[in-house]
Amino acid sequence: MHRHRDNARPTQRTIAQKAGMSVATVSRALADDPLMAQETRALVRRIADEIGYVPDRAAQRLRTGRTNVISLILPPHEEILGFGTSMIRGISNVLRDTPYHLVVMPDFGQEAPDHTIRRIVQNGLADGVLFSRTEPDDSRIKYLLEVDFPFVSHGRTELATPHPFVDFDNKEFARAAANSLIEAGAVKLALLLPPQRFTFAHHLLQGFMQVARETGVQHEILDGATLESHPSEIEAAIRKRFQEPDAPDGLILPGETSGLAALAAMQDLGLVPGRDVRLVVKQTAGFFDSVRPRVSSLYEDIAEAGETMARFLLRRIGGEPAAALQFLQPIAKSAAAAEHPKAQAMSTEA
Amino acid sequence: MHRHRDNARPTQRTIAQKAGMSVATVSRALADDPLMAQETRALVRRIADEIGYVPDRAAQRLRTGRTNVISLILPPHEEILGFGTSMIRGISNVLRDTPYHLVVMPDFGQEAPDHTIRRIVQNGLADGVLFSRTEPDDSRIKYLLEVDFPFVSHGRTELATPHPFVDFDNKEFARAAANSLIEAGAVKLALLLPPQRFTFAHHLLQGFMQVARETGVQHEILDGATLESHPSEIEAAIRKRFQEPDAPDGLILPGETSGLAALAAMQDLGLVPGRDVRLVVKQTAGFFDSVRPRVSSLYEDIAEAGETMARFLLRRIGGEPAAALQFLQPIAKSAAAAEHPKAQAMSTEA
DNA sequence: ATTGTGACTTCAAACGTTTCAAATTAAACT
DNA sequence: AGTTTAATTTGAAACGTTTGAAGTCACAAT
Repeated sequence: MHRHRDNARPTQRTIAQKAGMSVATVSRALADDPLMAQETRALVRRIADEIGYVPDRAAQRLRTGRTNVISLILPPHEEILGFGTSMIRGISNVLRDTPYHLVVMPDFGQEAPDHTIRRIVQNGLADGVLFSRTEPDDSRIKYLLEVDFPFVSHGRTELATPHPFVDFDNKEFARAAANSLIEAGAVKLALLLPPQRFTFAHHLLQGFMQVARETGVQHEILDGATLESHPSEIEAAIRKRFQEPDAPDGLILPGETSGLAALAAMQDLGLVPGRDVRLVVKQTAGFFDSVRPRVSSLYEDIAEAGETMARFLLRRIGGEPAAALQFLQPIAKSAAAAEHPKAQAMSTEA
Repeated sequence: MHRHRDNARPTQRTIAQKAGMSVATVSRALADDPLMAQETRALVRRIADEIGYVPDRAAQRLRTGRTNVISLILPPHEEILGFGTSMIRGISNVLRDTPYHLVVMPDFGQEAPDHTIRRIVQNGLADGVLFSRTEPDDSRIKYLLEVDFPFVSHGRTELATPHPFVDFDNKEFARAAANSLIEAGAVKLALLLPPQRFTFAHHLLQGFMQVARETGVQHEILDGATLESHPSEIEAAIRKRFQEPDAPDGLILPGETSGLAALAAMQDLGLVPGRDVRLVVKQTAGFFDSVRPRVSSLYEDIAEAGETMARFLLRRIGGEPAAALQFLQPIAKSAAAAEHPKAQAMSTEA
């Protein structure tokens, strides 16, 4: 019913006929094979452009085995704050003028954790894969290394074999956050952590503990909720802790949702941020700039991370060794999306 | 270098050899052709499962012309609040147990507005397409109708030919918001609108004006910023208006970012929400529940919209008439993501 | 004994590319 | 004049499916 072979898409045969040459010639010419005469190449290209030829992906894929697809695996619930969308924007920005398409595959965490990735590899659904939220002994990465399938992870592991990754410097974030709290006068720091199993929980903890050791400041890990808990749980956990004696007066929230939740908890307890307690939050979506009371924040640029990941993956597919494709992303200067016109307006008034 | 033909993926030929029959038989059996003997079908299926056969998408696509791809076009800057991610989640949820894959193509607004869609249609990159932010005389939709290519839009048009769509009932949202402000005691309402060119701007306006007419309440459209302006601009516009005489005391914000911006503006002017001025915001990401001071809000469930869009598109591809595939989504009961475990936690404590 | 019938199964071509190996042509050596 | 060499082009097969048309076979009807 919806077949669209009305005005027949032009193929290499169309070109071949028009130019009076063989299909093989056309194919080679389009590939800019240096063995072909310059004139032939030029002629073919001209005709191709003229009649709007564009290669059939299915045929190329069948013949070459390359899919020209990059797969992005999204965890089921990273909807909040547009982690996914920012990353997609970054990736697309790079893939834009390549033959690659971005296929998004959410990982409904039903089956084994590496189920989605195995499917991609075994069914040949992509030439490379991107994913996030690594664990120190990540089973997905072990598998991908084993079968030698190109990938770039967002986050590091503790595996012996080096592999491509892009990771935000969460240790440095925690250090910077802790130090700024101390500078602002806090004497007892608290940190909200992601679930233990993720590598970046350890990095945050390392940075936090390092500052504690260096300065001797009192410190603790927030109990009863993680970075991924529902805001209401985070609120509850914070409320509970701040009603107890000896409550912290400096709080590090490595995410915007948790930042809002913390602020709400404070407000509900009658504590005044900036006086009774100080907060530092990590911004990714960047909307915290219009949250009141003002809270100091540090930025992680997800879109940029996506760009780097995509670039790395293309190079990996091209055969570059893994060890050269690793990037520890520093804390960003300001709100993400610096490339976006709207963000311009912002910097002018800052 | 990265070709993975090590242990050769099983094909229909593998099955054919194992079972001592022809490839054609295998193909037909796998398709459950009723002309094939039951036993044959069963045998083939069994072997296929046994050796883990999975059809080659490229070959199928080349042969049949069907891509088994659904394309989602994302506007360049809907990163904020995860509109994109929610929609992707909804769509994937439906596509999950179909042969379809979701390919995301951001629309870098560089070329003609329907450039991306034309490319998809002309290069045969998908079997159907999804997109958002329709205009009353949407050129993309006119084109798609003309070439009879399956699609579902998020948003309506004013075109004569009926077409599949899913749209949030923004008129009803505006009515409900306005009424709730009046009930809360507001006597002068203001509304922040999206850019005029989008259909849903008109719907919001209609609902707003209708209540104004019905109740005779004073009202105005917020000037100097749109729903899509940068938060800092929205803030500035609101600050400006509320410093002037005759300022509104009821404000409708059809988005979370603008809600935060409005709140910031109020705070900065020393106005107390709930006393000096009342707000209603439209929630999509759902994080406004932890914003203080509390603000009343109404929910739009983007993930659900995505699900419906995907379902509609599949049915459209299957040949159903467009007129049957239209859905006006009502205001949601509560925060989105009702299907998500985390949201459960919330409802138990609400 | 032929013909027909039904119930299956298979042949063979096609989809649009890429690429190996071979062919063609012209120029350049012996 | 014949042979080598280089430069360019091409034939033909292959990738894994699907599908119209044709084939096979057993059995029943004439």
